Amino acid sequence: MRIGDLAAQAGVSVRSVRYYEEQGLLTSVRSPSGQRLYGTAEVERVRFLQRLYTAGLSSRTIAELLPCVDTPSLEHSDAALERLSQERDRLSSHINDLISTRDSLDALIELARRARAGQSSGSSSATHSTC
Amino acid sequence: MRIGDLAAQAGVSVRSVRYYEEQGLLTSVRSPSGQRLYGTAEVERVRFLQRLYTAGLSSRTIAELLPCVDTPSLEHSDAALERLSQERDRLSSHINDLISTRDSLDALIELARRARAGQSSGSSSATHSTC
DNA sequence: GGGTAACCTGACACTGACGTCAGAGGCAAG
DNA sequence: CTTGCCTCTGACGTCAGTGTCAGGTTACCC
Repeated sequence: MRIGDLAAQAGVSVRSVRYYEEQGLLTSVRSPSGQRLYGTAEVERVRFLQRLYTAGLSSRTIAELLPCVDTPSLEHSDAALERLSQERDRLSSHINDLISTRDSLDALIELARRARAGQSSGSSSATHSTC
Repeated sequence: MRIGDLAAQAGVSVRSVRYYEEQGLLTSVRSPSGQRLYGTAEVERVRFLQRLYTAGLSSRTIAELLPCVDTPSLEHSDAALERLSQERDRLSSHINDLISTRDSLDALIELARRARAGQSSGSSSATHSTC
């Protein structure tokens, strides 16, 4: 499987795949002519990388975690576990932040709904709003 | 209250406060000499802005929402509500993404724990790990 | 063999929320 | 009046993940 196929199946750009490899997050076998070749497992790998990115992890952090994920041996496991847990907790508290922000938005929406319901001076169709 | 106090109380940098004003997210009264002056209410405002930023909203998006938040009048409310709800939903689905990513991390952690428990060849203290 | 689509490396551009520095002015205290 | 800290504007730097372009090679189909 070549880079274009991998990118398409994982739903990312070719550029991104090269970048992941550049950052040491993804490995490829090279064809005699130098083209990158991947197995089907790499599709999941790339999807997983994407999820870590959207979770706010940086390339460097991911790079630190991945060797431990790939080979969960005794060599790695102790510090790896700590690192993983640490990132998990960071993510968890971030999730809580977002939830409370969502609550704020909900409150605002509710407020706006009431403002519209209560003080209805004109008709119910508010036109040409710039918001 | 001058900009330094506001920044300190809201827990952001002076630079950020100026940036928020530049983006139209915050207004200030100017002293005769041109210095920015704020009321105590602005502290909460800045904190709220921070929350929206960490929720992944851009300055532009926030700028579009704020006028509606500030004056929840009939003029704004219709499109404002839609915009707010839209961002709320985006945030909500993002939260779900993060939660599922957290689940993945949990699974990895569990996996690593089992790997350590099962195949314990050496002693239980894994030293000098580079992870 | 020729055309076209995909691939390679390398490098620069961009976006967004700031950091940071320069040069100038404001303001309370000694 | 001076010292020291805060503030002003304006501009450039940063970081990270990608887009994009240039110039060249490779793979596949007719």
